[in-house]
Amino acid sequence: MPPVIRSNQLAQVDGQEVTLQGWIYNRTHKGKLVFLLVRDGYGFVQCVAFQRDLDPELFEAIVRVPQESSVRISGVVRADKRAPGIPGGYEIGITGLEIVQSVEGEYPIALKEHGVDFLLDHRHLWIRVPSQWAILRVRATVIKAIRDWLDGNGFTLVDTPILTPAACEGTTTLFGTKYFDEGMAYLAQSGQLYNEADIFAFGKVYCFGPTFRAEKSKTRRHLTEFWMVEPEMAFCDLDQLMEMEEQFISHIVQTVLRDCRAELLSLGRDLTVLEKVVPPFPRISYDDAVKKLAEIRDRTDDPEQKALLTMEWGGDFGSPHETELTKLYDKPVFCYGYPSAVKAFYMEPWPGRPEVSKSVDLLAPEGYGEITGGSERISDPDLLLERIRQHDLPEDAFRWYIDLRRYGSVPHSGFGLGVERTVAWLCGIDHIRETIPYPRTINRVYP
RNA sequence: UCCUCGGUAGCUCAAUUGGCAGAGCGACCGGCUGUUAACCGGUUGGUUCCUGGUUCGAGUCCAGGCCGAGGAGCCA
Repeated sequence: MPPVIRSNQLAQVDGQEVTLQGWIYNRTHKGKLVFLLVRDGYGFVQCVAFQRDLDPELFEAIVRVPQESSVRISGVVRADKRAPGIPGGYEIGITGLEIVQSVEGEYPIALKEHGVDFLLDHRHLWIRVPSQWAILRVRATVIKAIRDWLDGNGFTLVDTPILTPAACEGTTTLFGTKYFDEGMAYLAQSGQLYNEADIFAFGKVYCFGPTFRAEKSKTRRHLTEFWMVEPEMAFCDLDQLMEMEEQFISHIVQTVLRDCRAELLSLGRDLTVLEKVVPPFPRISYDDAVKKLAEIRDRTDDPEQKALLTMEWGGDFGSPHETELTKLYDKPVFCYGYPSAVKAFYMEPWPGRPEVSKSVDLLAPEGYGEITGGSERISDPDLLLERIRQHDLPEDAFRWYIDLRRYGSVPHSGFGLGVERTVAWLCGIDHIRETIPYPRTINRVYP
């Protein structure tokens, strides 16, 4: 058997006889000529067989091999501009075919449009198709870029618990589970409070794992289980946080452009908009954003849009507001200085303006909305205690958290980045359920 | 929780005023030497989401329910 190669390395073995191990994605029979489109996990390759070049039994086997059958194909690699595939441009002239398993019966996913519910019921098979394969390859690259950048810039990975004693922020609805004789435990919605403890031991830390929200959100931007990376830094104020974030995000985007070019192109993504994502990012204060939104609203004729954009200083932005704001820029934009009332209890107040918090969200362009949310944290123990009381949070549960401000308190900041929203933006797809291998939504836990 | 839309063949969808339930794709058979979800001919394919009602007659109208999608709120 000729040496086994990966389909994304075909250019390096042009002219050589190789073996490709994979699955039949599509077959086009033209009579005396057959095209097989083969997946091998690394890409999609066209393999071609001419009847006159092969013995009749082999040719007949190639003609008959059903979709999704597992195969070992040997043949000679050649460049051909007509060859489809990911990345494409090379094809294999078949000299041999070994069928590992021949599929019997109908394969559920046809090469045509399907409904969302049907596809999600068959998610275990859906991930084989080019679009889903490409998206999940981008996801893996995003995660690797995140870890590489943080590991290379002085951050220590410190894992935070998934089973937690209570609501971290006391806001969203959590999934609960009975925890032996200790009452209820809750699936983590954030590792942030633990991160804040960890920076006093390690300086700069991050946690990276699944988080859970039991909110009954039914939109293209929500999952009940999603992945979030949360960096946290000691001796870091809000401005330094934004500087770090733009370096970090730019690294992720440029890494994906470099390592997942074929995947992005196969998804039809416009790469020029991603190439622009380099520091610095534009920054707009909440105050100015509210003014801009009022101007946009005044210019709008659509009464429905007018109603959606209505807001006064003090409210939080909804999805329509974020979309309009991001349309003003061709890069991600920082929006900072939200009213304290709409943000979590632990955020540092703006100097001289206690009604404003040192908070910052990063909004992705093209209407993708909030991909990070962060802030400078309160460093004064008395102020923190005051806020905990104002928010009616159980003081006892936060005793350890207040301790952090009593023993060597420093200005510190951090944020959370939603992996799925980032992948959706980079891939240019409109629903985040496609950016996670097995999405969990309010009415789906299968497969 | 609220608003809007939807549920018909394995899949994607049609079905006029309430009047014989259809097409494409898939599968199967045949044809084709450059296909890109190939194309062409043939064969196969039905609990019209459920329950009740109106009617000579219901996929279609009415009531209730179930399931799904999009959006709002909340958030990443």
